[in-house]
Amino acid sequence: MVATLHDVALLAGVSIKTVSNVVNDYPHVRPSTRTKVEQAIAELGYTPNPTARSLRSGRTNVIGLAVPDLALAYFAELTAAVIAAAEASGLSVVVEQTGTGDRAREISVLTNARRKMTDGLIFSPLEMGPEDVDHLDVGYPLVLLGERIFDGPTDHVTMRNVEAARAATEYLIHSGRTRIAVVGAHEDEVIGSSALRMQGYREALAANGIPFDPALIGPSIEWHRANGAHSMADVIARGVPFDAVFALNDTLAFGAMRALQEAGLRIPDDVAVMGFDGLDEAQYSIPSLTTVDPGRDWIARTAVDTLRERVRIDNTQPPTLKLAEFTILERESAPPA
Amino acid sequence: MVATLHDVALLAGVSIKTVSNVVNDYPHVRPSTRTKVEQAIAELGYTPNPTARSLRSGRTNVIGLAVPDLALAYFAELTAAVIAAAEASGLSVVVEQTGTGDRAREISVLTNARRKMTDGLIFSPLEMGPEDVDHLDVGYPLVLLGERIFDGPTDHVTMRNVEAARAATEYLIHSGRTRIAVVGAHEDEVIGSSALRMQGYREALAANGIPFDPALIGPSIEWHRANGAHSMADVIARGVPFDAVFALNDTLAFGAMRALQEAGLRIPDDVAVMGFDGLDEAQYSIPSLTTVDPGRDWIARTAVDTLRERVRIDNTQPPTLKLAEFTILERESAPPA
DNA sequence: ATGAAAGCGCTAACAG
DNA sequence: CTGTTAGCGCTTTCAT
Repeated sequence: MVATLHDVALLAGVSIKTVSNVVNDYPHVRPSTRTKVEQAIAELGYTPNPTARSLRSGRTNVIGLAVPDLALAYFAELTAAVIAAAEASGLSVVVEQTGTGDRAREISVLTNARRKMTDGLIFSPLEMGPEDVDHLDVGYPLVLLGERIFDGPTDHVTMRNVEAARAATEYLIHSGRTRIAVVGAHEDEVIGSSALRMQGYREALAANGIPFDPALIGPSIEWHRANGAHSMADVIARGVPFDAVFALNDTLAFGAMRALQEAGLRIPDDVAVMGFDGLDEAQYSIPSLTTVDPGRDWIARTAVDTLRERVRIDNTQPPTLKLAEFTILERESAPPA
Repeated sequence: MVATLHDVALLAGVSIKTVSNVVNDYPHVRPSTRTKVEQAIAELGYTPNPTARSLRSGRTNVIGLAVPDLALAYFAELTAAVIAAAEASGLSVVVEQTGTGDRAREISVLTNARRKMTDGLIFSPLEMGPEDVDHLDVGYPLVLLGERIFDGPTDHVTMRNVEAARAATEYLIHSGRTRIAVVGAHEDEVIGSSALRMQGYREALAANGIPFDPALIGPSIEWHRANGAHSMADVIARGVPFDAVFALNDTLAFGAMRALQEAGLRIPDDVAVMGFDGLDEAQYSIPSLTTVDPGRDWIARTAVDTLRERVRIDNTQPPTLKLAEFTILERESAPPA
């Protein structure tokens, strides 16, 4: 019922190989032949069967993307960007969710049945750590995202967390703020986003001769909006003066702004607020949120391109680490100096 | 290098057909044979090649999901739910984004190349309308979501917009509010979420003898957070008294709460706020948002199950319309009576 | 209950 | 520049 290469070849009066050559833009085809074939293709409404193509070629043109949960805004937007980048390369994306707080599930995504139907995987874990590095030694192209594991056996695309957090903090300092609270800190954690962003914060303070004050640090393991509010409220309750807040992500910042407002503090007059992630929604909050775009779109594009290279060329090059450039999006919650 | 059915058959000393029978849980296999084969499978670490399976069987066990944009919270959470439901059925999901405000792109997703590699499509358009109903007459299993097109040629799974909006409004009325503003209205629109939810709102007023007051209606085409704030600010600026707000979705409600707060109005003491969508984030706002869960998870599960039926059984039954039950999630922004 | 053989639609070698 | 052939790994008749 649906046309095949064979049908086209018959109608065009050529061999099936010639049709294949036309379809795949093989250069050495006589123009007249090409036209003839293209007419037959149009007449029959032929489109290649991707399954047959995959079986024969060993490639599916489908990639996997594994993220914790699409209900987390950052991962939703990252996924949106990966899908857009993949589509631009003619790839389809099968999205998988590993859940939050489930290390075993993250590890299992590396070897589940879907790996046999994708050419490669872009993987953003939130629970695995350096001790799991061996699990990344899989037999297919894998691009790692995030800041849980460095120096693994695979390509790694991520953001400049320390530098970006330092720049964000210095942005606040340069706009005249000296007492900068933090919201969302993971105490005693040494790997992951929180630890790296805290390091950038401390570097900025040190470089500008501002003492680090533990009373300004609001902890929170989870990074929902309510956590931002509570973490901020904690700092406020301590009664220490502060004139700015660095929220370790935008969702926390939304909550922190709510808590500040509740406490009668004006943004940015009394307290400037800086977020991190560059979420779309950050431009629509009131006041709009000054935040760090860590280069999400670049990360998505680069992850897709890196994966494509590994799929196309053979997968024997040494692993690479690619770091996105960041941008501070200057908005109302923290005006520039 | 990677084991095939053939390898397993050789090792187990049976034919390839028998191995296939074991792998596919075909019932009539002698227990001793089954054991032998299973051992061989384990020894070789055999897993079926999904591409070959698809080529032969004509099914891929992959479904498509087309939504406007994952950066819109409702669609991110819907996608999360669809992926979870599909996984529970052993299906993979290829996610596609049609963008916002691009009717042609929505139409094109129905016929693009990906349709040849999926068993069916779950499709949630935002721009297509009743005039596009013929485009839905595709040759593969298609499940329509949303409220742009009714009475089309395909299965349709959606929410009870009118009833849910009416119940939400009556919830406010029963808690003692009589001057209920609306945020996010699409003026003069007759199809789509806004029109249906407005209808529910008007029905609730009428049923309770409350006159409809146009001065309470805040219009907004887009439904970002800032729109909710502006739409709310419009109503406030008119100087008409009101004691509740029905935001036509949760994102608008977040913005509306911000505008209320800015105007010095307390939630819920001065003004109760009701949202719509049941977003995860609605439980983390401050105050937490009372909202209508329109049955998002049920919609996702039902869409997947409906699609599976169409794929499994032949696709000749008349189209069905399936409507989710809704729930009002009682939180701080609008306490119950 | 199991085996033999055909072939899904395509691409890759190799001829010519 | 184009045709022939083989076969990717599996499921599906059809036999037995």
